[in-house]
Amino acid sequence: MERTCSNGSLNISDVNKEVTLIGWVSKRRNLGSLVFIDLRDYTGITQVVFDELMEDKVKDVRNEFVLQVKGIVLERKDKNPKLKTGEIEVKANEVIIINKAKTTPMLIQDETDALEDTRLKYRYLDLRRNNLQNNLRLRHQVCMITRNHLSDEGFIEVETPILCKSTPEGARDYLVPSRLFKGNFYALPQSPQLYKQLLMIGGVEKYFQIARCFRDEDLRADRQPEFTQIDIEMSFVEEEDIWLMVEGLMKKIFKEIKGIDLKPFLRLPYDECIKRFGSDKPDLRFDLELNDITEIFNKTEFTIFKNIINSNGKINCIVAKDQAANYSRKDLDKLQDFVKIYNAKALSYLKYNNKEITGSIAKVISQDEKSQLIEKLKLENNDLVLIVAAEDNISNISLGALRNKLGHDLNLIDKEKFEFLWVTDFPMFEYSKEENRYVAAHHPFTSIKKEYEDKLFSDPASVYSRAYDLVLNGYELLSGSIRIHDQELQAKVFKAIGISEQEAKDRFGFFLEAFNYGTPPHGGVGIGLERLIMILAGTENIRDVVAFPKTASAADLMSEAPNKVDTIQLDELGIKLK
RNA sequence: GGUCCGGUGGUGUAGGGGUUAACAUGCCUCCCUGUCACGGAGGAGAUCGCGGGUUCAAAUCCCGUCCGGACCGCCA
Repeated sequence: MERTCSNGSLNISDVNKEVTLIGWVSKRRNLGSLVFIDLRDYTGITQVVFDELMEDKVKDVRNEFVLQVKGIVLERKDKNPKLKTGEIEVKANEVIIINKAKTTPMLIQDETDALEDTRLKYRYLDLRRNNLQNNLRLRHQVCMITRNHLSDEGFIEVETPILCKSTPEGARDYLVPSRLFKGNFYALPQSPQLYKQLLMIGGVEKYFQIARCFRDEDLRADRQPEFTQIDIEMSFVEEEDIWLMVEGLMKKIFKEIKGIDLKPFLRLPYDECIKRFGSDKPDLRFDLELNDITEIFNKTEFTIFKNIINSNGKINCIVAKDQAANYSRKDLDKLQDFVKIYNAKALSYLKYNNKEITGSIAKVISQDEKSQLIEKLKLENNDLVLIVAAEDNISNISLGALRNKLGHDLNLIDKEKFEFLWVTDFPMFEYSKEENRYVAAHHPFTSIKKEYEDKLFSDPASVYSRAYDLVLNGYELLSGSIRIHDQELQAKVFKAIGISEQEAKDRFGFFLEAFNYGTPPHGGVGIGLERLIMILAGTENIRDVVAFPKTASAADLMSEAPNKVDTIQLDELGIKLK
């Protein structure tokens, strides 16, 4: 179709040119025998004027009609500084109504009035809005930069299967029934983990893939049932090689998208993250670190604290500087309700004013304990101390969550900042109360730190792995590890998590067999593409960066998937519903 | 699996035992030659998610259910 320029491109230098525009009617302003139409495409908006000779031709035109307009670019008398093309307008002398549109169920403008369920049902209309358009284009840009950068670095993109073998260790699989093997199922990949390791055994050495992954687990604001990973794997590498490779990629992306030169990323071991921030994905855009004050209460008379210390619990606190007067009893009750979500039984607080400590536990702790607190926490006038005493790591985790809340509530977060952090030295195993056994904290193909090899069976909880996460602004941006490349160690790890030789063979036999033929040491990462785009786009909602997202219950409101299927279809698959 | 919030004209909200169900915006008709969130006049449009119950009376209270959202568990 004829179209000489886009709707966002014209400016004062185009005056007197004859142009042909195509676009959607964003807004129509009818002044009688003079009509203005804002014509929109993804590049922007151009105002088109229809005078008394033309007005009649657009009298039936409504919002979201598709028009083709031929006209002359004129300089405006009254310019509109809010519009990129606000210095000019196009005076129409020909118009074709290419298509009509019903009244849309939502306003198509930057700040739509519609709630998310309406937006999802009419996603194709929602996508016409600027911010979603921009997010899609941002996502495309990041993918292009990634592909070009990794290709330049010698990586090749390899597609791996979507129909896979189900290996239920970790997240629930989405299952696909097989027609030819009745009663058998494929699984959609939770990640291309096994295949990318097999590519290393296959001699690919440097692999990447912008890979769709599927997990049948409950959703969150930053989790969708299907999502995309920038999946990378390299042979003959150690942690340092992978970290530098990732930093190179991130530097490129942030330079090209944001014009920012990133500094080398910070690194912190997992244990230190939990201790200082109460989280394995701390947001480093603000301080507000946790303080371990367990020792101060070692000889306390306060029974609750004493009992917690006796059962190996911890007492931690956060100091909110100069905030004591801003938090009423009611506010503090709300904070207590908040930490209870994370299994803390209570939130104690102290306020420091005129060299005196008051607050919920002020009467039950000793003068000496108060003095020690003032000294250790370097308390100043009007400081608020928030304390959680609890067993296991509940004190750290609940205060970590509170730290994020306060960072947000007290406006401590600089939205322009991008704080990267490598979290290293993860525990290899964690104990699953449900399954009554140790499970791999990362995945069972993660290598362990050499010095802990003899503790695999005697003290699994103390074994650290060669896994690492990259955290950005409090989001887990990627996860990765150096993998096991030695079949003996692999066998030991399976044994440590209670997977028998037979079971391992049934589930991963093909994979373990491959390890017998000269496996290169290898490792890699999976970068959460959506989370990266969310952060770059400045949104906290993953649906904003996915073209056709699902709801929190994994439904597609537009297509109404999932849906019931025909008995004929089920019969073919040999499936009978209960 | 659990906790919390929400569901009222097309859209977004108000109303929380008796209302003519209110407001904004959108929509329709008419008027208008410099608007750009155009303006002006008029109009249509809602059995208040669904099913029970309490009551003389339910959008409003109770129970259940469905849907949307946030979070905990879960997410190797």
